[in-house]
Amino acid sequence: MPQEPTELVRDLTEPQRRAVLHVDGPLLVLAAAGSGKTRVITRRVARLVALGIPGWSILALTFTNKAAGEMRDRVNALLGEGSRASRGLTLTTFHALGARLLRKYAPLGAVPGLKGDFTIYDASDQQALVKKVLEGLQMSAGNWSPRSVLSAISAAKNDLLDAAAYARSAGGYYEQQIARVFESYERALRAAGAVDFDDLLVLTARMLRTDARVRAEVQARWRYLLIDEYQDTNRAQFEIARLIAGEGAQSGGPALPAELEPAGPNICVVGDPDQAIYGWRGADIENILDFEKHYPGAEVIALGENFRSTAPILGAADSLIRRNRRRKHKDLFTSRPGGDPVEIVVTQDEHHEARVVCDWLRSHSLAETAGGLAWRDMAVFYRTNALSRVIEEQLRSGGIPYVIARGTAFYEREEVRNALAYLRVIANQADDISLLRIINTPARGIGKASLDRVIEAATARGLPVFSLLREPGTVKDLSARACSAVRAFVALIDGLTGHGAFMGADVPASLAELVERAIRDSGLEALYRQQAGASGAASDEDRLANLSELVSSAAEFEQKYDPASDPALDGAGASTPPLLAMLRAYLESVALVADADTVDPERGSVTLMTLHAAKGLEFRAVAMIGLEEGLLPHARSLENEHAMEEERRLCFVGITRAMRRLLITHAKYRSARGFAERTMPSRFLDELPPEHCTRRDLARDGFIDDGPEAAPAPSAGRGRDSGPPGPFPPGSLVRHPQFGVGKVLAVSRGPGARARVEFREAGVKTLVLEYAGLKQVGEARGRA
DNA sequence: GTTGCCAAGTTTTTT
DNA sequence: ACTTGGCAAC
Repeated sequence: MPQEPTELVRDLTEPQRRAVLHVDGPLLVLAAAGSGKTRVITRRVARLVALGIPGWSILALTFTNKAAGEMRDRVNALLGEGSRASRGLTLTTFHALGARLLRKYAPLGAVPGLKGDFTIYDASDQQALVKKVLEGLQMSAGNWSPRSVLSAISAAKNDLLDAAAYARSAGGYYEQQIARVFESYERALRAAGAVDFDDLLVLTARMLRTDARVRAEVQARWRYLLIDEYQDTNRAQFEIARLIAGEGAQSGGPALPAELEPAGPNICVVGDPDQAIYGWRGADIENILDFEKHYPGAEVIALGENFRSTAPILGAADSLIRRNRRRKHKDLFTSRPGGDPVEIVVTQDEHHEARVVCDWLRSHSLAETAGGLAWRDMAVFYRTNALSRVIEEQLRSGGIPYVIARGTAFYEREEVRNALAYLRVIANQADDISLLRIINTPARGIGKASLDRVIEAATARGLPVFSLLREPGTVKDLSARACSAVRAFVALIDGLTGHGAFMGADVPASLAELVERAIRDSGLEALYRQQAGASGAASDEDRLANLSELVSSAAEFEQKYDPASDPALDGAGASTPPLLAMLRAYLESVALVADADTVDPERGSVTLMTLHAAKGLEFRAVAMIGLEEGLLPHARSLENEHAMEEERRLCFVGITRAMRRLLITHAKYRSARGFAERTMPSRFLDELPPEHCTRRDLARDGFIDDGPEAAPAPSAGRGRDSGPPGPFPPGSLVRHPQFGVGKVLAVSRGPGARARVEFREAGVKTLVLEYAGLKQVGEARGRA
């Protein structure tokens, strides 16, 4: 039997309890950081189920797959082992929900021009497609950077404008040109049987709006809707939520007694305006601020008490976020006294910063101190992914286990992308972008010239490239050699699919086998094996290892895959061969991984991630690096007050992830694009309360602050464990007896230390400090 | 057709 | 620094 509802609220605060006990009608939970939000939503879902509401009528939308999985685990734990009641709960992300609804309803014609077997294009696929489109329109990729074109298209989509609507609203020449690309891009996507990430939301919203039958079906099924991180929803997501929530249990009949009057849609949203950090991708904070306007009669519950962080950490967070002007003030409070101050440390450069962070992590580890922390309790946050590298190197050399939360990193590797491209062609032969990626990888005699002829023929006839490959004889001027190479390629694909039947003695029977065969039969394996053998380079060994890891991931997916819950196999899709359906589901799951999905607390490692990926997580000890003007706040936000406030919220999110200890660092010099530059401390550092922070300056380049004549400052003591630093910090000017004046690019440390110096006349040289006879000249201004 | 080298541009954050 | 695209040599 399900647990008594009273069990579910016993240990909660009053507002938490109210939120958990709410059943019907709209509910807004304003959950401050660390206020037990996850607890509240999982309890509420468990309670709905305990009340007898069937699991299949509950839809919960989270920001990442991982959050969805955790929620499922916690709900199951609350309802007791083996509870059947939670079965059928739909716990997923907006994007995965969109994919699922489109797979189910597109085959029924609910989305014009889209079939159910679509491929999901990621950013680099989109880029490749836009380049192709620009070429087709004779617009040079030089003047029209695919990047900016795509961001304009994405912004339009997030605003629910389709190509035609965008074209109508396009004002100037630039926008009109973008509109042309937009239209052509959409056509190319559909022709390739593909959707981009934005489409997963936009097409879903449009389908729900225009197709009354789909809308009715969805509304009839999901009677209870819950949305987490609502402050980060965009227009399309708002629309999807609104359309699924419907009007509530409207009777449509004669007036009912007040107590039976429908309470409105059963939509519960949870979020915190102070943690809105996705404005740049169209998220609209107004969605949460205006919730009561959109859903009249909504109950509003504020969770303010913080159960996560110590008072100094919370004090720092509060003092920072108060600086935002566009904000409804709310008090953050904790009843837990004590706690160590927030440590703010200035380091010499990013390498020094990395050492300080590693030392700090180690000093808190279980091995070092009684009552210390496990590695998995610690995390390092940074504003941009590029900052992770130096930290990684230091952690690796220091023997500290770590994982990087970058969900797509594995799937972005060249060899993995190639293997996936084969699978995508198998799953959808209209997918030109994937086809062009692998048709001559490894080289099989279909070179650029031949390919251009095939593409030309395909374009002329308005057909996918693959269909031309099936009759190479009809392609004008295609050499006999190329023809036979093309036939061999088609035979390769047909061999893997059993000519589309996915059946037969010579055809793979399982997904893992299909992936393995694709890698082997295509020659990818041989390609990397040959390279690995020839050069002996470790990276090519890695590539082979990554390919076999891909096979394992397919095998793992296969274990968990349940055809009964595959929306693509409903109704119109029922005749799809099971292996093909599984392959498509696998490719979809690969396309929709989030960075945070890779966070695995079981692995016993320090977690490295961007501040964005950190949202929703907590760690006992957190180090935040790179608190510098131009980094956090990011350079792209300096001019714009809204963007600046979002940066501040991002910093706030980082601080509030920390439960017990927080280290914030700023490097005095940091190299970007190969040049070390002097930095400025982040303005956010000035906004932290002195009474809750300790500040230490471990940088030691006194001669720069004090002029070229002054001696270097004395040793900084702590944090330098690998010998004396190079005496010339990156960025400084030096004189070499032979090469003259140059700018120091990088310095290595320890015995035999070298410096890379860019000389005005002689170019870049690497010099051993001991012998080079370099003399300090002064601080560089700009480039040498 | 294939391979390897050089030049240029390049970066925020993510589903 | 690091990738990507173009071009020349094989």
